[in-house]
Amino acid sequence: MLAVLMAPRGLAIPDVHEQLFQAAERLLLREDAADLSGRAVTREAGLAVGLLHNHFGDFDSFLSAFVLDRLRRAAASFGDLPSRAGTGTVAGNLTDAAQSLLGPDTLVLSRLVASRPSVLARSIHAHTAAAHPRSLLETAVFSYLQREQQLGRVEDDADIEATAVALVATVHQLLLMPRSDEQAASDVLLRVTAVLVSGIAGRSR
Amino acid sequence: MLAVLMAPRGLAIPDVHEQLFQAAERLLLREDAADLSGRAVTREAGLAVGLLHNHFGDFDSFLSAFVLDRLRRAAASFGDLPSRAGTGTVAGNLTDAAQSLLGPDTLVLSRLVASRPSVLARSIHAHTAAAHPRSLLETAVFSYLQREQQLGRVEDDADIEATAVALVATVHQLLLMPRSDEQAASDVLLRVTAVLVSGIAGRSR
Amino acid sequence: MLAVLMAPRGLAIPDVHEQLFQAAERLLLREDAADLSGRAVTREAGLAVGLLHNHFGDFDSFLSAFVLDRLRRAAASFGDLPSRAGTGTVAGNLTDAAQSLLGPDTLVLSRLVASRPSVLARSIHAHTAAAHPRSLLETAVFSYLQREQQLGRVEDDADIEATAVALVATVHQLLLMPRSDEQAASDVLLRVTAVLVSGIAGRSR
Amino acid sequence: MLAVLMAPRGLAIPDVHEQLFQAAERLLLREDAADLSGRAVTREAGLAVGLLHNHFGDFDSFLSAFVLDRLRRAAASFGDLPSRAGTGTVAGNLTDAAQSLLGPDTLVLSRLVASRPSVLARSIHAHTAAAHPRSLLETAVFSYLQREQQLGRVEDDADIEATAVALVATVHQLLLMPRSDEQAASDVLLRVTAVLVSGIAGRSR
DNA sequence: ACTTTCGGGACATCCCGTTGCT
DNA sequence: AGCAACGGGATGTCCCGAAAGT
Repeated sequence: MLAVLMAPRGLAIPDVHEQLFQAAERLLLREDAADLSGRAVTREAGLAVGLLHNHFGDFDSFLSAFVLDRLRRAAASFGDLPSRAGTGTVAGNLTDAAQSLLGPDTLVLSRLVASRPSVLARSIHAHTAAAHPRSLLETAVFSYLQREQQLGRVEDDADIEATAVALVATVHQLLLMPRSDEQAASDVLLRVTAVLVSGIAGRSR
Repeated sequence: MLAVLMAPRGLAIPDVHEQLFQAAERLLLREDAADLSGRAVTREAGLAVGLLHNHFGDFDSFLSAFVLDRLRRAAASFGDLPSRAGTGTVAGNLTDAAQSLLGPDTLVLSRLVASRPSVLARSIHAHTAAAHPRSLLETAVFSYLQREQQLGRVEDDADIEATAVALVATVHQLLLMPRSDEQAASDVLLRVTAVLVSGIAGRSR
Repeated sequence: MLAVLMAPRGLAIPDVHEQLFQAAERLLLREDAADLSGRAVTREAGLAVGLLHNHFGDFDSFLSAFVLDRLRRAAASFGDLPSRAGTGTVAGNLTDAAQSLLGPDTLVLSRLVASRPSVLARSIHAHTAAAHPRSLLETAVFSYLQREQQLGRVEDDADIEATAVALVATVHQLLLMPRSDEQAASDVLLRVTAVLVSGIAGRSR
Repeated sequence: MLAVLMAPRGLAIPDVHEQLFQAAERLLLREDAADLSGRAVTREAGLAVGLLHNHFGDFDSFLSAFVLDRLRRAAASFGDLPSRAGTGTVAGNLTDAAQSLLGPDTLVLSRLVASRPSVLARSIHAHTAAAHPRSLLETAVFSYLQREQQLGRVEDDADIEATAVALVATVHQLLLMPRSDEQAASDVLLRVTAVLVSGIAGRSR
């Protein structure tokens, strides 16, 4: 075979990790999570098969790294929720935060975790202190609500932990099982937030 | 090969469908949804590989039939919720119903659907009456809350649809991403229900 | 399952052999000989799978029986060639006989024999004195030419055996590898016969 | 499994195509064409099953490539026939050329094409230059006879096209349906050539 | 460092011959 | 006698991890 016909070799590819991550993301959005394979990822990325193993060791490790990366991203855009305590309205802040999760990042995470719990449990446990990806989001909501409680905008005896759980769960579920009407997801989320807030909000609402 | 060592042939196996379904269920509870395969199912069931294809044509059809069957079962055990309107307490009825979903049937469905959305699409397409699995449960909760509204135990202006969505979503999410402490799932569900009810319940609570 | 919904059982099906033979014939004309299977035959015939084995024991025996049957048919329409010696013209008689072979029967036989020589060698050897299906046709041509030789319409020193071989071979080959122009097959056969006859015909031609 | 027991991996195997082709050739000579499978080929070649699909994509493409390769080879050894016009004797040249086809290459091609006509169709479609395998050989004979005609060693009104068809057909048929006595094939071919030549040869024979 | 290739294994599908039920 | 079902095996295809080459 003529060398001139072959793809260049030995050339450092910039951002291999991110290229592979994005390929995996596209696949998870387009096809079933069960069909996700290392082969499919490299093919989608237009890279050589060996690359994935060179960079991540094996496919499972790739998936862990992928989940951790996307989790970090989701947490970053969600992390400033606690700092918004006292500003705007409780319902508004929660809705904004929840809406920000209705993107592909979180959907991909949900599908992956549901499809391969064992792989991700192992790797997440190994690489980070965060016990579970969901708890990361719940914790942010919980922290926020705690501050609001201190500010008196949430009743003292409100079960803010349960509220956080319900809110995050609803977001995830809306992602996993999309409604026929896409627009509706946003509306439903807004209304669920309202119901939850009405159950915990202080008299000053 | 000695005939005496071989399993009898031509003998109709009773309840092949249910045997295969239960095997799939065990696998989905024990291992990753991504690892579910036709061979794994027949191996778990202790049956010949060809059996699955003899009865269902192909693996996708098997998964479809499996989803429909388990869906029907879940709906059956959930369908009497509306008839309980006016009895007990609103929170109690909702909690009971939600708890009844915390079983293997629903867990298996959630994992499978999250891992292979296309299977769900096929199931719905094949059996339109089933509509969407989520809406089936949500509808039951909604119907129940509607009756309670008519009875005055739920406020007239309460957003009962959003409440139903949040409740079902939380159940599903608790199943998909189990907490470290299993006992906690039940407690969390109870508390989430309480929060939701506190947001919608009439003054007579 | 309700008995009334099932196909009648225990009812003797008339001409099962011929039904299966015709199904096999259709398949061999339509698809590759390598794809011929007992399953495909019964499916094409619209009969139960077990039927083939009930009647023929196994698939190989079915193929033998099929070949023998079609061979008998081809021989019947070819067998009267010797009796036509002395009538018409030599070239005309040979051409007529050759043309009669340009039908599906012979094509099917050729494909089958080429595809599974061992199976047919075994079965033919077991069931008939005819050493080889081809020789059956060659013998007819040879017998005819012998009579014409006695009648003086074919030269005494002509190699009528080689002529028979060439004629039958050409027919078979035209069947196996059809020309783009179907009409041409007939013409080519006619011209080949002419060439062969010109090489052996007596001066009285 | 011990690494030392395993065959080296990642080591490029030289001439994989030819190794697989030869394995297929051996199988077609030894067993029924209907039993030819990708696994059988790699097993016979002593290579991994995946190799065939790595190099050819799928089994049909492999067969296609195989046919084209062997066809080219047969044509190469047959192509110099026209250049022999005017030398030796017409019968001798034709016989020599025909005999050269009585080898494994042509036999294998005949069996394969008779067993799987669709493969041939695909080969032709993929490499239009190859036209039809039969016509390739027939064309060589025809060209040769044309030259002999110009040299006066073949009668001007001889049907040299039909002669070419009959000659090639006989060779193919002798290969496909071998006579009990192998030695006889050569003799029969020689005699058939003689008959054909006697029908077309010029007076100077 | 990136690419290609290899080996072995797994999966979905299909096939054959047998066996029990009707 | 005919039908449906079963068991085991084979086939085409694909995948993963490893080990070369460039």
